[in-house]
Amino acid sequence: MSQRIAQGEWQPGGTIPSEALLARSYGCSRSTVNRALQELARSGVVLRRRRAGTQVATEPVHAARLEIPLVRREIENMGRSYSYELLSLEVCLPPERVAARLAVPASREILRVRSLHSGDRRPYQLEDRWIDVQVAPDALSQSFTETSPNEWLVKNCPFTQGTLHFSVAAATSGEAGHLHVESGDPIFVVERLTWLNEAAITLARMIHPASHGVTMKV
Amino acid sequence: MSQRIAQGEWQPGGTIPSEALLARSYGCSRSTVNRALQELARSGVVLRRRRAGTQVATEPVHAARLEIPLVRREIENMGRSYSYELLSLEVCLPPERVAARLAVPASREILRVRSLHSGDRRPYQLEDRWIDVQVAPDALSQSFTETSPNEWLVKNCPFTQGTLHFSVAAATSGEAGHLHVESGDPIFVVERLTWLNEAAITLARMIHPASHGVTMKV
DNA sequence: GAGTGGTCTAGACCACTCA
DNA sequence: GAGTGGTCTAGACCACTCC
Repeated sequence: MSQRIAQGEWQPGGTIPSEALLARSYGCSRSTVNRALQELARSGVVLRRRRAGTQVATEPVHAARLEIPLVRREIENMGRSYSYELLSLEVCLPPERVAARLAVPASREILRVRSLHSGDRRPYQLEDRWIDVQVAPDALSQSFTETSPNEWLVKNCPFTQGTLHFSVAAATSGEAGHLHVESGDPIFVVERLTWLNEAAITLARMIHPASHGVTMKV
Repeated sequence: MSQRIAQGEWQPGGTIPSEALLARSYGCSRSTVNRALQELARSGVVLRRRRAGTQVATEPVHAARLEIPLVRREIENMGRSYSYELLSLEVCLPPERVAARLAVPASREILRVRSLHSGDRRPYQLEDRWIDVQVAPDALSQSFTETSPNEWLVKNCPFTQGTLHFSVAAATSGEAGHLHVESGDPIFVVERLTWLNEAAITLARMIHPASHGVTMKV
């Protein structure tokens, strides 16, 4: 309905009519106008403030959306057959960097799980994950030999917020071996941090060969 | 309100009560329940189908959100001073790969703009952009010496959909020179394709030094 | 104080889809 | 056919913020 608004009918920076006026001129109810304008506000086309009204954004901040399936599904959706291998599992003291990201004392023992996800037997993702067993105690009873930590956590640990960070690095020799690339080759790094309210559940560093990419819709 | 729903009150795969029942048990109106459940559905916690009801997702597909400001704002938000340099501007026939991505005949002339965005004089992003001037004819009258194509497009070309693709590559010698890295070093690649209805407006390849990353909220 | 958007209620009709 | 969610209307009250 209000797509025309953004395409020039009103000037960037200008204030558009109030919900009540729009409702009358479009011949619909205020709720409908409200929903439409809230959608535009969420997509960054428009800024809304009480009393000040609704303004067309001068610098629209667009937002992109990324769907995050299970690694297994990601691979299966590419038409490849999924396989999973547990590399190591231990309870140990985290290095400083990890303790800091999880916001736990460095003296707390954390579960560390390293594993490899492959498609058609070719390495797809190397996962190095830390799980705070004080927040997710059930993780201790898992062997992670058949089900990956990724899959177990998604299905068993609801979370309230999380962050995802993409970056680039050069493969270390250990990483290169697992991913079947050369040491020093560029790799795609995904770091995932997940929280349940105020407590961090898990921190994962997941790396891919350079052929990997991530596509989002805007 | 319905946050408890996802935290175990109902089993994954199970069907939860209908909107009407929930409204009565929570003592609120059906519209309110509807809005709450639609939010849960958008975030992947719940699946909804008419007649079939609302089910708790067994494999929640979470969605992450990324805000995309102007490159200039990105740099300024880091507390660095922004500078911009136009490297080249020409109208030419696109290579096959570009024509295919833009879905235009290879015989159509396209505007190509190469530019560099820096923060505190250190290279931040090298931008190689193709603009279809049949879709955005005003672009032809721009010199792009002061305002970057990124900024001009965001402020002047509304679009209906777009994609964003992140990947990794090794810097070519030309790229390495502009970004002040070594040839072969890993670089962070962002490819952006933007559409106005059925016509592609612009395709951009934007590369960053390896220190760069992208953070999203889940 | 007055006007804006945020959010709720109560009620309605429809589209879909399962039995 | 019946029950579900999708979406709309009309009206209300409130929080905020500018004047």
